[in-house]
Amino acid sequence: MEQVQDIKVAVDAVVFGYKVKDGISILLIKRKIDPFKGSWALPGGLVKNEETLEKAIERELKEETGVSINYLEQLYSFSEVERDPRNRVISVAYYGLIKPDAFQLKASTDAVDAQWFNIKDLPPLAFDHQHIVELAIKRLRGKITYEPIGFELLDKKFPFSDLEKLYAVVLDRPIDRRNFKKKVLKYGFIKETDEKQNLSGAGRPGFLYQFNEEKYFDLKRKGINFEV
Amino acid sequence: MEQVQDIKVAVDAVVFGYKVKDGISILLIKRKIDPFKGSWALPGGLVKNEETLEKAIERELKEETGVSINYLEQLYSFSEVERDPRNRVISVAYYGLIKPDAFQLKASTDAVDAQWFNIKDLPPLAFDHQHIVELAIKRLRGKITYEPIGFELLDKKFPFSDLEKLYAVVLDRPIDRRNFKKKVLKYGFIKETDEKQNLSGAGRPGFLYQFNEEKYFDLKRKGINFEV
DNA sequence: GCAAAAGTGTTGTAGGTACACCCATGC
DNA sequence: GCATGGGTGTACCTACAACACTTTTGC
Repeated sequence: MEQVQDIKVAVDAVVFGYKVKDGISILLIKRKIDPFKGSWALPGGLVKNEETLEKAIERELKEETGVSINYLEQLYSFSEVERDPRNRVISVAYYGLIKPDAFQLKASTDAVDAQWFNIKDLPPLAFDHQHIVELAIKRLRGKITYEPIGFELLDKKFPFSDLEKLYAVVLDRPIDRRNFKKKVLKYGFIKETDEKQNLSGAGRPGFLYQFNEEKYFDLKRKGINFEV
Repeated sequence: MEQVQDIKVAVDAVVFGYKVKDGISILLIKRKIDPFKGSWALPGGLVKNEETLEKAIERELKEETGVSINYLEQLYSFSEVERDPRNRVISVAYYGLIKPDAFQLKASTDAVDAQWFNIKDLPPLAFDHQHIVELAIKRLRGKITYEPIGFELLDKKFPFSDLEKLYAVVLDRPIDRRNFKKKVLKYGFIKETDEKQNLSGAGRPGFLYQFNEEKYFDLKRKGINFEV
């Protein structure tokens, strides 16, 4: 006789944000109920009967943080029996990229506290969320070598150094400015505009660039070999 | 008021087998109950309350086909609301590689019919399994470019051409024997033995090779760039 | 001797890596 | 004039791609 299955399905989101000055951060919420009440955790929650995982993660993210994101990529499904101390819960994790200041976090106004944390300075996380975050970072680092990134993270027009700094901070190592530029321009997924950066502090102002969206998404599909 | 969640969790396995003569096949079972009674489908089933997804997929595979496999890799989680016509079922798909003749399929003796099908000649599949299989093949093709494969698919000792044919059939295009050999030997994950192939038909017998397991798994972890 | 499969080397080319000095601007 | 960040070119070298003839064996 088969026992009735009693497993719940949840989704969790690792949302990466990028600011040129601060580097990569992740969006976390402060739990207001047990278990792990008061701990920081990834936004997420139970999937409803009539929605896909993708719909669920977008809904939860919106509800808990105010962030709308139209493309989250599936990361992995986590199923350790004891990962939630109360019920059996399997969680499907997603990850995505946004510009942190494109959204006003609900943090300030709502009951749930939501906040960006630099990935080099994360608080202790609830459940196995630490593990999920580590995997997401690893995946992001991998992704960068076979797909262009940046479109979702940079301003519409940006100085070349912003892109360069993005790669450096994701890969967590310095990159050679000249070789990087050569390679990026050869792929042609960004193009120079005739505008100049308006200065913020010292230094020679550079030209602004923008993504060639068509080529960018084309290369995302086809894949590139990008070891900078 | 929250509705109670009523979603079931299943696992499905895409098991790839390789024979030098036949190429790549997938292990399928014939369903003996509705829905899709009589159709071919991926082996799999519902996860039990006290097991992880990994345990579940290994158990189901064993039960339904007689195949034991100690390493299956998670592929993707599928959650379309209507993917199972009766209940809401989310399925986590796994994939793995084995030598088809390492196991006697239960097909012949048991009620469930299990059989290998060449990936170029698959029958219509139940549920969204066609879709799952396509994704698995795509993943396998991708995997081959950043990891060595073959250890799980070839005999302990094998002529060099077996490995070459494996790559050719997975990539579905001819590869240059000389360049391929150069590259493989440079990575050093296989080594020549002093034994010679004992002949099966015509042709000059070649030396046998075997995997250098240490280097092989090391390269699997570290990643390689293998565009042959 | 002929069919089948294995073994092997060279050359050209493209791309990657390493590397340092000058320029425009704000203060 | 100095600090800050932007812009740019070359030389070496490695790695990949293309390519064909000879050898060993069975029949």
